[in-house]
Amino acid sequence: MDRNVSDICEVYYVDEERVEKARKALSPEKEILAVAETFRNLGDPTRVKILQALAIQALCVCDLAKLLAVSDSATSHQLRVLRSQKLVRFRREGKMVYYSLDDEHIDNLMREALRHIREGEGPVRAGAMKAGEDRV
Amino acid sequence: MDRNVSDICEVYYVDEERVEKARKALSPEKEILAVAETFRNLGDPTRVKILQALAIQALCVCDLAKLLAVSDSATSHQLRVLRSQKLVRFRREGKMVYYSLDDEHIDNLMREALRHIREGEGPVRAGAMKAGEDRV
DNA sequence: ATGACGCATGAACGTATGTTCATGTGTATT
DNA sequence: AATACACATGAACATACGTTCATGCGTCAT
Repeated sequence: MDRNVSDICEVYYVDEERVEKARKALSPEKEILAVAETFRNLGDPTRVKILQALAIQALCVCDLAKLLAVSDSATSHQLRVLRSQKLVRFRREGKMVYYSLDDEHIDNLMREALRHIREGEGPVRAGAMKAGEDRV
Repeated sequence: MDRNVSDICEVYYVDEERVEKARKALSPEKEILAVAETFRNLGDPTRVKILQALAIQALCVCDLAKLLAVSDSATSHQLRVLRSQKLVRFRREGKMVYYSLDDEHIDNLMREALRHIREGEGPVRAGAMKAGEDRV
């Protein structure tokens, strides 16, 4: 059967032009992966607390363990994760190891995330979504 | 010198004062959890791509599926996650559903994360940047 | 109405993730 | 040197997560 495919392709439901435009806006795959991994590492309540605390002042592992009410080992593991993504740095002082935030972007990310979650807490913005949408 | 070492306990290696100061700096538990969940939802390469694409223009599910080279179902699931955290909103147009970013904080978070990961990557030479990488 | 299409949802599967327990490393004190 | 302490690491376990498959829901055209 000979159907004229050109007609179909022109109006193809997937808007190729739009897709291409969006594709060009994407960061290279390597960066996408790095960004996702960074966010994933931030995506744990314990680590969020660690970073909020370190935003104020440097702390050692045992301080953090006490603050978080978890074991030293668990704390150390979490710090290892944060270290691997260069989210925290550390300096040695005798037996103690003091951790602090690695750069100012970390704190910025935390603050921006707080702003985001605080937006939805009030009454739902009018027209944000169609009626009958599932709540959080 | 038989000075008893028991007075070490008073000073305890865990600096209580420092810990208390840090504890006061923490957001309430509810917010910590919300922030962590938001970051966790951002911590997936597919969802990062979706948000970068939506930062440019609204797209429907099938557009995104094509762009991401995954099934419509998988795309829909990811959008459901993003919706649950109010990271994206959507509007219905006939059969199609167009998604877009919910607020400007999302884009800010993406850009800030990009800045972060680009810091540690050795010397940022001209060769490291390619066309279409002007997102920051 | 009936079929086609875009999208949403539920269940199930494989894998990755966070925690714990036990042990190892390095440093300071005795 | 030997001990104690702060921290790091490895293995192992339970759970959570993302993907896929199959199905259901709404809307549009015939």
